[in-house]
Amino acid sequence: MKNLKKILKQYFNVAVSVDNVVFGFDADGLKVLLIFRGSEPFTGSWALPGDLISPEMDLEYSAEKILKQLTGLDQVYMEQIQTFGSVDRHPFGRVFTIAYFALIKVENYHPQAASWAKDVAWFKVTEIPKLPFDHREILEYARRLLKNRIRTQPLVFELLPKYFTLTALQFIHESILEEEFDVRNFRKKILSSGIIEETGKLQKNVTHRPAMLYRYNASKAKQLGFEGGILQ
Amino acid sequence: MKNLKKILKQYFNVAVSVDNVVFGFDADGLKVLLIFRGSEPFTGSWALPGDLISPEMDLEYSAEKILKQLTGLDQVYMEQIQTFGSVDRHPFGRVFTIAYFALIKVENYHPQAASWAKDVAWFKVTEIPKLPFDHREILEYARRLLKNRIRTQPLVFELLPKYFTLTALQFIHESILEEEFDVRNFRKKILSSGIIEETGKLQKNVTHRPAMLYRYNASKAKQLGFEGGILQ
DNA sequence: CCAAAAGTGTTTAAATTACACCCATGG
DNA sequence: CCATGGGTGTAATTTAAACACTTTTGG
Repeated sequence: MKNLKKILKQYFNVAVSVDNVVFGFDADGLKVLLIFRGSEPFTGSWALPGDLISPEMDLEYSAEKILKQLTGLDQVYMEQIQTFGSVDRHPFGRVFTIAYFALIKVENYHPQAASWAKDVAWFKVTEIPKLPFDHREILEYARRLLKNRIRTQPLVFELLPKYFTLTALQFIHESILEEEFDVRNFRKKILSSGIIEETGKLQKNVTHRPAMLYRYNASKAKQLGFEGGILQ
Repeated sequence: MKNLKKILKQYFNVAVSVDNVVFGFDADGLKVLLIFRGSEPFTGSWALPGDLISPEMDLEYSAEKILKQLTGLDQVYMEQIQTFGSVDRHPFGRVFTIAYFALIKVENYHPQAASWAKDVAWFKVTEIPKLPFDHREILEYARRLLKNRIRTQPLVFELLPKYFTLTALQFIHESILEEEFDVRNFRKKILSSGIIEETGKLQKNVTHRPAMLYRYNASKAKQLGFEGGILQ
């Protein structure tokens, strides 16, 4: 048994981190949240909000806690996406990183840099600065995943405010899928799916005809088996 | 810098393992490959073929190597699926495990127990023995994933022999999706998709009308954008 | 000639696509 | 009254679903 422990020691000397790809959405389109690193390595560069996991903490909990510590974001939709494990991806040693994606309603949350994050900002997915580690690869992986999922899961409602217009719903689909849809057909499809409902409320303070506001009906979506999706 | 290293030390004392969910398919339906453990912990139980990763090895490479070492299987279709990281999932310490699924053509490969695996066998997915660690959870996750993917990616051809009948192709879909299809409609859909082609060959030594053998046309599938799937 | 599985077409219903104009509001 | 985006319907095409009998082989 002593012998066994000795053998095992050679394995118990790596670290594991979490990196979060936080997506948000506003009038400009799809955004990703980055932090400005105030800690080694790569101090002074923008990066995905991520950190090493303390060995005594559960994985899911770590992912949430790390995000909260660096950006203040709490209670957001998160999902594990993939683990990246190249030998040389971290200069301090062998670090496997488990990537998560998170979707947030930009209007409801106001990220604030904390801990060793010196700044935090939204970047358009088309205007991402140079990123350290393999964060670029992780980000692109997350984008592809989001694109694939969006057709078959009602994820967009995590990105939109509680009340939203059909135009916004269409725009978010078009932004993520990089594809345009016919207005009438899009509306027909969404409305006939039954997963969103009218609220009777109207947009205010707009310089044009105000749009009707809709709301996601989660219970109906579930009842209809909507992990199966919106489009397609 | 000394100080930094000291702080980091507390993180670099966990281990990472790989667990492989190897699916195969034969006349009985969908199978999973398990090994009989001849090593601590859980010596003497059937488990997913998996092992700790050596810190100096890349992740993808480790996954392949571990599978080969325990079962002899080489050059199989593998894909990372999810990482499991509960604090207490391994009795020897904090071990994150990265689950992979693999799909193999049962007829072409003959797994053989090696290293500390004392035996290896196929189990029907409906008749799985008690598994150690969180292997049951991992296996169920993999099954769900396979079920979701099979509709939108041409994965079944990794499970079928090179030449196969349309009946076999339909049966594998039905087994994985736990749903039945109309023979005529199924054939129409598959054939009109263009991703499989006739070979002119016929089944031999069967006690009924021999079926035409077909072959997957990978290049055509790719050209048609078939990461997008077979059914639906 | 029997058993066992292979193979094949048509009709109906549902879903998807293409397409152009009027409406309501603020400035 | 103008600019801006909101909102609406129909016809044509494509795709999916339902459904039953004949064929070929080995034993």
